Amino acid sequence: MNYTVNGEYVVLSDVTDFSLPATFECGQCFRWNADENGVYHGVAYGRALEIKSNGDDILLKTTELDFLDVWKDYFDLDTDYTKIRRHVSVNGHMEKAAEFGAGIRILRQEKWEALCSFIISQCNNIPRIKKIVETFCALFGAEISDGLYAFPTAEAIAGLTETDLAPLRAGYRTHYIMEAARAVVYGIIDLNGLAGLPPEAAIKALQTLPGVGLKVSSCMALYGLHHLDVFPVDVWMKKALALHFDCDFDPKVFSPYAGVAQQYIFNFERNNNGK
DNA sequence: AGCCAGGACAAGT
DNA sequence: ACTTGTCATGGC
Repeated sequence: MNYTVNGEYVVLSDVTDFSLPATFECGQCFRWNADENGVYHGVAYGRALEIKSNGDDILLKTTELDFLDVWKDYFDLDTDYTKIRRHVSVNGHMEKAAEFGAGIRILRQEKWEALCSFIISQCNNIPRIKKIVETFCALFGAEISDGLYAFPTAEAIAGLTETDLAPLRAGYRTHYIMEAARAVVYGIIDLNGLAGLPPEAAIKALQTLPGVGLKVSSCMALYGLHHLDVFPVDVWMKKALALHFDCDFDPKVFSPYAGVAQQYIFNFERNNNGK
């Protein structure tokens, strides 16, 4: 992966399989939005970014320092997703799903943000998840620049009450958010330490938190710990698996990229109604 | 209006 | 080991 610095932009000209809409709108993240010009705006690791495409180039409005420090890894630019697409295209349906999802890259999201976001996601729809997450940031995150907020730290949340979180309108998930924040701050769970564990052990540890079951912990492992072989199953995935796969299907056929395969399946099902 | 949403969990078979 | 009811809220 090569880059050049051009004025206020870092320019990627030889990166393959990087579509901004595919990556940002495939359901893995909740804080990136396109403006009327197709420029995506988002925040990660406490830094704001504008990113856009121009022909085959991707332009990031950032410094070289921040690019190397944050965004290069965030966008997983050292991973060859063209190769992964080929690897997971094990049958006709997967060929279609992977082709449709070409350009999706699995972001390396902040661990606490991934955990929190997918706690909020349970039994919820994506537009409302985005709304709750953004309100959460605006109310309790540090303001980076006017109108842009970092994801709230666990420390900032642990000292609050559930009444303080009421404006989120997150319902029964509010209690789970509070408990997760306290577990992090009190050292009951060590999110950074989880990164050194095998995926199954990390998932098991996460499930000791209230309101965190197999699905939420799997999403945290995939999007927050970048375990690309973890295969989260939600209602959309159940529908897709029932429609397009044998009943004895085993996601291990995609190993070590079952999580990426999952993203293609999920994305395809949501956008094509399974056709 | 009513069904459903990137679930988890306890209680009942 | 499976099925069911419940939880809070709003998008479509």
